[in-house]
Amino acid sequence: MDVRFYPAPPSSVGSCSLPTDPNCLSSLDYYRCNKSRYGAGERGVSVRLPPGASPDGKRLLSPGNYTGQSGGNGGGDEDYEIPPITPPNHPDPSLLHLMDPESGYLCHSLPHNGLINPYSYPELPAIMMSNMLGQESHLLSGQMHAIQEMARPDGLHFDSAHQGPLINQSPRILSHHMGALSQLNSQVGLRGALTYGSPSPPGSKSATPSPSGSTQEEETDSHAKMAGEKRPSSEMMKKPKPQKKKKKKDPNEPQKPVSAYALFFRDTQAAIKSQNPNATFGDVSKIVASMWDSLGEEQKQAYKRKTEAAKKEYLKALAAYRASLVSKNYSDPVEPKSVQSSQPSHMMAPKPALSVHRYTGSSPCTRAPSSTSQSATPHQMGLQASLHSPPPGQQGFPHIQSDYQNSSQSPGAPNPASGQNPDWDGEYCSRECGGNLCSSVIGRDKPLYLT
DNA sequence: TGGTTGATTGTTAAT
DNA sequence: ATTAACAATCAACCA
Repeated sequence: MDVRFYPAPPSSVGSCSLPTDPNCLSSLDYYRCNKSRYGAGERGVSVRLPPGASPDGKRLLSPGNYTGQSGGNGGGDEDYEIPPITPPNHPDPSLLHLMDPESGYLCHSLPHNGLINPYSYPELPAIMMSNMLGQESHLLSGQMHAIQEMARPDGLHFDSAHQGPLINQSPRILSHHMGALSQLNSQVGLRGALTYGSPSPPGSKSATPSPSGSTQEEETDSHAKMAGEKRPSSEMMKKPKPQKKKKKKDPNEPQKPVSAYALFFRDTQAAIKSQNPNATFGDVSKIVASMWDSLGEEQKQAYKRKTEAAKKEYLKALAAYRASLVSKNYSDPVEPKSVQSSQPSHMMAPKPALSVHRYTGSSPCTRAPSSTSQSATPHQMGLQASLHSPPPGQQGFPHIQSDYQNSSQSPGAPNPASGQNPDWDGEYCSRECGGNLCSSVIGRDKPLYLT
């Protein structure tokens, strides 16, 4: 297997597409946040582009398309302050250190439309294929660079002292990853060679919706949709929708805790996607699955403990929710609905987003708006930690570890990873409060990690 | 079966 | 008629 890194074109420096850029995290996280808010049934927060954007803009939720406005829809205090996205030519100085001068890889930048500039990659198909290989090794960040070094004996960019615990602890895992990733890489790479060679790869099809649609695009499109047309055209619509679901859940009902795997997926996919923007959901899913498969039992248990804790929280919230329903029906049997959707609610159960709050705590919804522009995301922390000098013990799946640690963990609950990582609490804490509250407690702040 | 994500498309309500 | 907002769907995988 030929795994190589291809330096990013110099011109791309600065338009960081990774979530390591605090200024870049806004759009997707914002969208995700609002998606979750849909679930919470809260109104007043628009996911759409701000006024003035093209009507098609609502389809363009890819990173970088948001301008930082929250929509101005009169949501008032529901609005978020979205930090402006760093313009391509003005890299966030705080992130320049993240650039690998040799590979240019870390801030392997894509244009904000998410497409690889074909002029920067004259031999695009081959590079994309190889890049995918490199990226997919790289995307496993800290714990995987050893794999890269195995694959690339020259081992250019990484300090071998920074091997993750999974690798340190379990060479089996390493070989397992190698095997799994080789397989995945070949799959992804093959598909990439077949389809990503198009100027409008499927992975970015949404980034440049072509109104007219060239024949090449149509061809690609047909390839992409062969596996399954998302929505059959009206004349092809033979059978009515299954109507299988949507029982119209009460938005105030606490969200069920997600499974350990889902938690892991949530934590991991962003990093994978950022390193491999063209990866489809299927690719990411496979990668996550292989990572999950290779995850140490200890880490899995940590996730499971997390879900257990979340489950407890869920049960509590559910009890409160049901109690609130009872009391609501008792006190106001006429309009239970209006009460649900707009509760000032000293009576109501805590909102799901607060009481259960997505369990990882990585959701930007839980962050104070003022901290979003300054504090790194969990993934940022993880990637930065893994790609730079991780503090001792900050190894393995740092972004993952840091993420699942950050959750609805009850104050007295055992810290799943604290035993192996003394910095855990600090990072968890600093992320949760933006470092303002906790630096005094832990004695240092995350900038230590960033530099 | 439902959960993970993001893109896309369909539907509905409002203007 | 147009547009905004929301819902549904799809992918691979796991519990």
